[in-house]
Amino acid sequence: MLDIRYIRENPQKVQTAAESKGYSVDISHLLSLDENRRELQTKVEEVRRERNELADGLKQTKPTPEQITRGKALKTQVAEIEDRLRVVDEEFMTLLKKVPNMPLEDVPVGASEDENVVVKTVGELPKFDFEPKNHWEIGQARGWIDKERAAKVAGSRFAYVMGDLARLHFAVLQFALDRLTDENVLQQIVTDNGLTASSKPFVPVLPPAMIRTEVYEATARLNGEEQTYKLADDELWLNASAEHSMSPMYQNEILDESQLPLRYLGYTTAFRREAGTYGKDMEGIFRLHQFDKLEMESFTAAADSLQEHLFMVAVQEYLMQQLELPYQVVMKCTADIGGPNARGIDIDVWLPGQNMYRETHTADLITDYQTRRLQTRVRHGDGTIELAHTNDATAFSQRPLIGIIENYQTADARVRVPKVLQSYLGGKEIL
RNA sequence: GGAGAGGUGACCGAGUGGCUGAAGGUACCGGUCUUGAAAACCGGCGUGGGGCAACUCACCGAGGGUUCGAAUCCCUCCCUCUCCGCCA
Repeated sequence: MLDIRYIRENPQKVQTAAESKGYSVDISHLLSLDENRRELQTKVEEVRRERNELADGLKQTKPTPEQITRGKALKTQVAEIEDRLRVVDEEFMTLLKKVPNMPLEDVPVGASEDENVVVKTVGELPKFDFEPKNHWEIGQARGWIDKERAAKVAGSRFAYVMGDLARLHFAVLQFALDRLTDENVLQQIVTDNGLTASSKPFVPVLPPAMIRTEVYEATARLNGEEQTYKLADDELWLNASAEHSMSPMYQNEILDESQLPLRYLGYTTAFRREAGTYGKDMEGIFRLHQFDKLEMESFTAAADSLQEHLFMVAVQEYLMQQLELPYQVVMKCTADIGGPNARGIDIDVWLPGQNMYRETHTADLITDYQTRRLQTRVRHGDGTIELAHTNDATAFSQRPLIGIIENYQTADARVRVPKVLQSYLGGKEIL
């Protein structure tokens, strides 16, 4: 959530920013609740103070009946004001949580994803002397993707990913794991992109794939049962990304500046209801209820978070370049970055079978929007404490497999293996 | 799942219903001493909210309750540990 003090000082700015993101929040109402809440808080504190003073005076002596009566009256009064405060505070918090993060200055203002801006196109589009196929046509022909049987077992939007495609999946993950834990590689990425970010390697993590309600809510990533799977008998949700179980790792903790940045490379299965996408991307493995993803998550000091964000995008580009996949870098507009984001970048791979670029990666700069509720803070060398900043970004999901299948396909529905992956597939050059 | 023991500040750890936001120790910071360091000694050292400030309020796993007054008593939940069971 946003800092109420910031909202107090910049009400119009916040109102405008929220609207540019497509959120309707009433900032002036929020501020009047805030005022109301502070008034009640001052009041309740005054009465509590009286109560405390009375109690303090009674430490050694037995209370007189008058003092007990007075104490009882104060107690009732405290409870009464507290009740009023609770009501106001609840409404206040509900509204405050709805206020989205402020987008950075360079985020294009737009009303829908159509106004996202392509900032960069990299790689030669492949040329074929035959009509290129979709990944699902190849997948089906090769026995790599079986959605009929998956539907029988689990319903629509599930798949059996099998054979060489399953192997390729692990090859891609292993490749990313190797590179992102190698400080030399990261240093090279930092240098090549003129960044000042740290070259500290990522720590690989297998995080929990389930998250408690309270914690999930605090990450500002829980979109309700509409979008997220909830376990019926427990206060637990299936995570929709490893980010969701990694960002709350340091809830209620104060990190020492010297530990930063904390960089994690988490792997979990992600579960998504994909509500509101009926009929969209029904073929193949592009949009499933369940997929596996390797995700970057980092905690930095506030001053370093933008560099960290740019670094993560650079890492994503590096990975795509290593796989020799043509891609574009998209700067998402205000309407598309999402509530918690200050800035969001997508990387889209070229898919010759669909004749278009499709999203494979996202990089999110969250600033202190998550950590304010999570209370993840940083203690600086001089003793000052501030909220930590979080960044998250895709390393590899299953979607890059689609890019490999479609870009590396041959006329007989075989798939050449990107050079950097061959050693992970027993030296095979073609599948 | 069954039985038991616990959750106190960065860490260890004391805490009889009021004198405890919390003893004592460690760590850390500053100082004295020392050629330097160690040791010793002195001082300082939680977080968050409100207020221009003085100051004040809250927080001893979380949430309720009892009481004039709760870290301390009661209830619910969460978590950790030990033993048993089950399991990859």
